[in-house]
Formats: sequence, C-alpha cells, structure tokens
Amino acid sequence: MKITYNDESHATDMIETGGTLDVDLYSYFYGLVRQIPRGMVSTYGDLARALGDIAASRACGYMLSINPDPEGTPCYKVVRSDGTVGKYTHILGEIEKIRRLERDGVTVEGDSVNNFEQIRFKDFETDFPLNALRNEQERVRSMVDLTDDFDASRVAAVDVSYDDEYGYGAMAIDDGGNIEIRESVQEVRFPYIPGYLAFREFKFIKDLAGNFDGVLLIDGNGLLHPRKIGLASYAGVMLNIPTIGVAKSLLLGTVSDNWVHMGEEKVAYVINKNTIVSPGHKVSLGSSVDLVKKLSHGKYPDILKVAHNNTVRLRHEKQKLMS
DNA sequence: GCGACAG
DNA sequence: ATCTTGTCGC
Ligand SMILES: [Mg+2]
Repeated sequence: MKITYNDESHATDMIETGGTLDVDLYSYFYGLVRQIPRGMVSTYGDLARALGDIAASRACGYMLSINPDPEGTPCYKVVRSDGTVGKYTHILGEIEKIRRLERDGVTVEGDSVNNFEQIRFKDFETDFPLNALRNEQERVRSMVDLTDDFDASRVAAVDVSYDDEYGYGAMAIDDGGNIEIRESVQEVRFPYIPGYLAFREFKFIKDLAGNFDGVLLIDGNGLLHPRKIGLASYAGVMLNIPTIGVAKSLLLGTVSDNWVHMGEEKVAYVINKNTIVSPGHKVSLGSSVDLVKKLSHGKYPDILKVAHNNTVRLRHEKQKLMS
C-alpha cells in the first residue's frame, strides 16, 4: 500500500501538522483484480477480505462499476459469492460478462459459474490495506477527548457530494446570522466503506476547516462507530478542533428512549429519524445533544442543509462545465 | 426472503 | 453517496 503523508513528519506529529493519510484504494483494488488468473474467478467478498475487511464488499462492486480500463483490469472475473455471475456494465450487460468468462474457459450454466469452488482464486498477494487503516483509527481514537472545550458562538458545518471521479466539499460558517461558504473540489480515490468514511472525506474537512475555531458539525458519526472513531472524531483530533457528528441514519447500536447504546455505553442521541447526534472531539455527548437540539428545532440542522445544498450546487456547476 | 452498514 | 456489479444474518 502506498501511504503518503503531506509532509515529512512522523505520524505522531500529524496533529500539529495536519498531515493526511491519503490511500489510493482504487489502484490497489484494481491490482488485486489483475491477479486473478485466466480461467479463474473471484468474488466481491473475497476481494474485500483481500483489502482487509468484508465490509468493503459493496465498495468492490462499486469500484468495478467505474473500472477505467476493462481490457487491462478484468472485472468480468468477479462474481457473486453464491456463484451467480452478477452484473456487468456493458451494452450487452451480463451476456458480455459470460462471453468473456467462456473465452477464458469458464463455463456458465443458467446464471451460475460451473465448478465455482474449484476455480475460485484465493491466493491474493496483499498486505490488507484496510488493516493498516484500522490501526490508524485506533491510534487516533486514543487521542479523542470528549471533555467540553469549545466556543459555540461560531458554528459551522461540512458535507461532501460526489461523482465517480471527484468530491465536492462545502463548509457553511454561521458567524451570527451571516453565512460564509467555503468550497473544496478534489479527486477521490477511496470508496465509501462503512466504518472507513474518514479515509474518503477527511481530506475535504482538512482543506475546509483547517483553521476554524468554533464548533464544527460533520455529516456523519463521531463516537457512534464500530471502533468509536467516526469521521467527526477523527477530524476533530487531526485538526484539534471541537466537532460533533450529525448522521442521517443509524450506522449501528440499539436505541432506547432516543439514546443510542453500544453495549452498555451511551454513544449517541436520536433527535429524529434523520438526525442522530454523536460527540466528535472536545464536546461531551450531553453538550453535543444540547447544542444540536438548539440548532435543529427538532429537524435536521439548517447549517448542515446549507452546506449540503452547496455541495450539490458545486457538483452540478462542474458537470455543466464538462458537458 | 428481507433488512442491514454513516456517506 | 448516486441512478448504485454485495454479502451476511435474522
Ligand atoms: Mg454527506
């Protein structure tokens, strides 16, 4: 895996420097797909495991769907875990996928591959890049501090929308009635994987909120995360700013009396079915709930909506420019 | 067979 | 997240 920092500093200096982990998972994944020998197949799940986490299975399907080089990177060799052929982006659809498989000597009966288990390639050469990213999350999690240390006189929100190549980030800063918009458009080489959102979106937050000093609302979770280090907490630690996660759906956990629990621990609060609050960094769970309740009037907070609308506007402007 | 797993 | 090639467990 190619892990690059945006400076020469040691990892533990990343808080001071704002250094960013920038993993090109697309290229790594296409490299795995190219390892599948002629006459063999793999599955979305096996490729996800070769990346380091079965949670990436759907992301594998997504990355194949945007495969820029169908001749060099044989996405037709990737089938479903039950042996059925699955989808293929082509005028002929899965007919073309079957044609390419049979050209390799893989026979298909009905919509399933024959001798599936025998031709299922599993010997990927990989160093499981997602394992390293989980380690990075553990490292940052140890620096999360949910003690109140914020100034709520300035509140801002960030969000990002996407096309297949770029992310369109926007930050809305409420400076007491006046709203300032900042924008950041960047290439994206990391897919959405549940539990790994930070490795797709953090670079936008870093670019937009690098020297912000109020409370930052982030579209996603903080403490409410499989490893207790969602995007909002990750960004808060990396940028050393107070953050709160506001998600539009529940990632995990059990809800009772509007409180979200992971095991015995209270990790988030459900304001409504589209507004789930969890602390990010430098803000306690209770203060996060109080502040977002005050901003939201029981609905999804306006400032987040403004940020989101601007990401959509940006994307449409860019796409209009391209056409 | 249906729902889940931020975006 | 967008017009979206999954997989697992209940
Ligand atoms: Mg978003």
